[in-house]
Amino acid sequence: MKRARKAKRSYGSWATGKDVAAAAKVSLITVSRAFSMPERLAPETLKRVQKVAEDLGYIPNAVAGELSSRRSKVVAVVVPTLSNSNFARTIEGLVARLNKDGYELLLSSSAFSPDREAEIVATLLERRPDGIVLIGNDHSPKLEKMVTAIGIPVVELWALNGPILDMAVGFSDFDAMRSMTCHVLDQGRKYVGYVDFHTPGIRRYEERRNGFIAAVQANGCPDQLIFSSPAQKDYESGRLGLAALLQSEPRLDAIIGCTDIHAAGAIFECARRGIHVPSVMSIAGFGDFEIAASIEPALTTIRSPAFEMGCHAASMLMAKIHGEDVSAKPKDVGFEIVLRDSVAPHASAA
Amino acid sequence: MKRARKAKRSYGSWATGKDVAAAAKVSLITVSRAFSMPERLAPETLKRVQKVAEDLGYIPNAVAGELSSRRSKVVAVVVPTLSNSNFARTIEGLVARLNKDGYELLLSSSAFSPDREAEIVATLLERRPDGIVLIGNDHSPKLEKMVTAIGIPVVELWALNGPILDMAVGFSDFDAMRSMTCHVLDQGRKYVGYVDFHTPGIRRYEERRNGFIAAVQANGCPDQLIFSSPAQKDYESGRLGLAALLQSEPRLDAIIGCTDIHAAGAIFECARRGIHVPSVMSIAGFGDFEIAASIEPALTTIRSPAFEMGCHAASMLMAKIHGEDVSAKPKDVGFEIVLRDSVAPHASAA
DNA sequence: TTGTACGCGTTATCAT
DNA sequence: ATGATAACGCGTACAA
Repeated sequence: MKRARKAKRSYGSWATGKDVAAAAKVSLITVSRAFSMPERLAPETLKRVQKVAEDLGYIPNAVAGELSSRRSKVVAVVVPTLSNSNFARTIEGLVARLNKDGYELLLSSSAFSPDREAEIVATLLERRPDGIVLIGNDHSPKLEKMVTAIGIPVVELWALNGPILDMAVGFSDFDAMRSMTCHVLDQGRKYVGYVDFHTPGIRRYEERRNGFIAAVQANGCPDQLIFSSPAQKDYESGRLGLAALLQSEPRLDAIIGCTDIHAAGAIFECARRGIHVPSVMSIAGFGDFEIAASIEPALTTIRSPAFEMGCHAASMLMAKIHGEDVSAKPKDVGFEIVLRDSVAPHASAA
Repeated sequence: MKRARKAKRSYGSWATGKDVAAAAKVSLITVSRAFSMPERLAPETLKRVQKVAEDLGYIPNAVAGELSSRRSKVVAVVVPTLSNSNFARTIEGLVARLNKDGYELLLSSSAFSPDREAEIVATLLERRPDGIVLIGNDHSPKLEKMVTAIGIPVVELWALNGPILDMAVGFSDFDAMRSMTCHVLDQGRKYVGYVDFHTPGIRRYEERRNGFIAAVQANGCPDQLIFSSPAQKDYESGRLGLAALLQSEPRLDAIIGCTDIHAAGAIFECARRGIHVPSVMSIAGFGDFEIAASIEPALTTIRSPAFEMGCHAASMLMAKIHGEDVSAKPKDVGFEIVLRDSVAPHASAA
């Protein structure tokens, strides 16, 4: 006995494939094929179905399709934050590449909390994404257990060293920051300060800091000039960092920010105090954000291919999803130092 | 006759509710209830089911749930961009409020193209979201036809004037920019330039510009000092804008940016040229981005409750989705002028 | 408090 | 080139 449902609930008014099939006088499966493999229909039939679908405002129900096909064509992405970062660029790269294969993005941000990240992933997994993209490799054990148990493809971005869950794309934060620090030291700077990220325990920021420390130590320079702000505000951290470091070391002659935003904050504080950049105080950043090229003086910084990282991640996911063998070795996309105007020799040495 | 499927396709290895039911020796529906209405199960049963689910790594399949219940608990959001904007804050507000009701976000960006926006919405609709959030009210007819035909709840943000599809939350860009311009004029500025957005035809930027024009005209000041950059780079537009406006009007004594980023670019260019801000050149922004408080000099700007707009939007959606009557009148969240250091009287008048 | 039967809208499989 | 039928995994309605 068939029991009729009371009524449709708030689901808007959607035409179904069945409606289209009836109106076009074809079977349901033909409607399905008109959208998924149009080339396999007779041109006549295809045209008729398309017209009817158009007239009825038919929009295929991907939810039903997913359930049936067990492929969601969705990739879940969790980033620490979207503001003041290059993750937005990376996501654009992901989207660009993913859209080519008809995939979409389910996006969330974790506010740098591994626990929150795990929660989010758990929730996103309910939507049965075909793959997952994470930033970095600082994850909670719960998350690692989940994704490995399920065996879903995972790409970790901005992560090269440390344990990899599945696939990874990144570059060496350590090498990059060491190179930058060496460049600053090469300009004759001796008392180099470092403005660190506000959230401890994130591997890529620790690597940057260690790269800085390695470089100053190798050059016999002080390695204690590190400022770490508790604030969430990165520009403000840069300002506070300059102030604090200058107080603890009046001979301070350079500042390196763990991001361009921190460096920009330091430049602002120098402007306020009338400290000339770069001759008196040299300042370097990390990331080559848009502000780096425009700020006065233009910021010497590290550029990494953020957009390309997203593309690579997408390609690796696509490959793995389609059953290809993907190298387990993390992909190193490298970095480059962008020389601009904020780092220079001392005025007297110029 | 039952035909067995060949094998499960690439879907990872997921436990189903059936698996849990069997292992816990209850019926399938009991497993379902353990997750959706745990309070209606006997504590004993609940605990047993939960333990089994945990052991099996069971993650409910929301896709199946959506299909069955016809409620996706997903809200689709399309923004013009995520970089250099306050939309990120608005989205955080949305997420915060939405998560309270167990809703999630499906996010895409349109790069300020109404056609692209319509395409994106069409694709997102395939996932049967319960509601839609859009930025502004510059939409393609195709989009408008789609959403009204379906009758899905829609909220337009950062939009108060102009035609509303369904619901709206915003403030008056015209009033805000007129107020800001008046404030600048009140400081004795006569030759006020305006750096406009690079993408024409967006109502809220047109309103801002019109607010500027209305104010300068009412004060008998020149209304032609408007620079519009073709570039996508907002900082750079600010720099170029200052240069161009200064060339066409050497007496230029103030610049207003259509966003804080444009204003910051103008400040950078002043720094490069040795033009003092604010005494020689006063500069005002719009948006109260994080940089506004940190840049030197700190930027006088317009603050609008970006985060709260997201919350409001979410609340309105929730209400409408749950069948409540929602006022058709757009919600005005207002704005305020944030007085900082980048706008001041002329040095001689000080 | 728990269970049974059915259907959500689509695609996979097999058949013509 | 097109069709018939059976899943996909869950929630709803109703029953016990």
